[in-house]
Amino acid sequence: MAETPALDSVDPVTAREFRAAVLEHYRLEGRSFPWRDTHDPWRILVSEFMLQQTQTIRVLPKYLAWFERFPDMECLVDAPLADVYEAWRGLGYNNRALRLRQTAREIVSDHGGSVPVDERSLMALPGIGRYTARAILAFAFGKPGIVLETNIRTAFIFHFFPGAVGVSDRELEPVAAATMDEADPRTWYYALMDYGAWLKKREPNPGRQSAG
DNA sequence: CTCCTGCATA
DNA sequence: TATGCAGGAG
Repeated sequence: MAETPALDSVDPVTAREFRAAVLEHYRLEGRSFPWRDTHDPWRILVSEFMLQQTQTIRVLPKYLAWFERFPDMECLVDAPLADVYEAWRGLGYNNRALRLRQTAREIVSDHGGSVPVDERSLMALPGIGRYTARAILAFAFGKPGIVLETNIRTAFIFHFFPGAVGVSDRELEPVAAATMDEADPRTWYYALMDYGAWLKKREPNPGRQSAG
């Protein structure tokens, strides 16, 4: 890291005010989910696999049923593929269920059964890219990092690039860095996601741009 | 960069 | 019925 001198595209006062507003919104209207009530890295990992492709409302019952059937990582490692697909049914993208089992297997075989705590190792696992790796680090381990996801992009664009279309992640990253709550990235990103989701409900399509 | 998925929505 | 989605992979 540290090749681009991240100049402040957001001054500290603006960043602080933005943080305060988002956290206040979270306090008033923040959502509650079972995967937010745990720090268990495996549970958070499973939730992120599901949330990659499916909205929270539909993930919720599947997530709960999943852990009824596969209470821990080892249960999934040993599970027949047919059982895995059956538990996944309704979420779509069956290949990702396969990748989730493969990730469980690799965590057991290569990491002693513990979800790795570094981005590179996480990204080496099948089905885990930059977003999911950093989300796991933030939500399970409280490690700060730049996490860009659709709702978070919406929140940043709405406030810092109002009306703009096609804002790139390269442009959003300095904003993410300047506004992040290093002391509590977990709460911060929950709040930011909820705020973005809330904005989308009110004003559809404030703009999106995929990763590069 | 493009392609992929399985569902939701237009 | 066609297109959009949202993240990972190639």
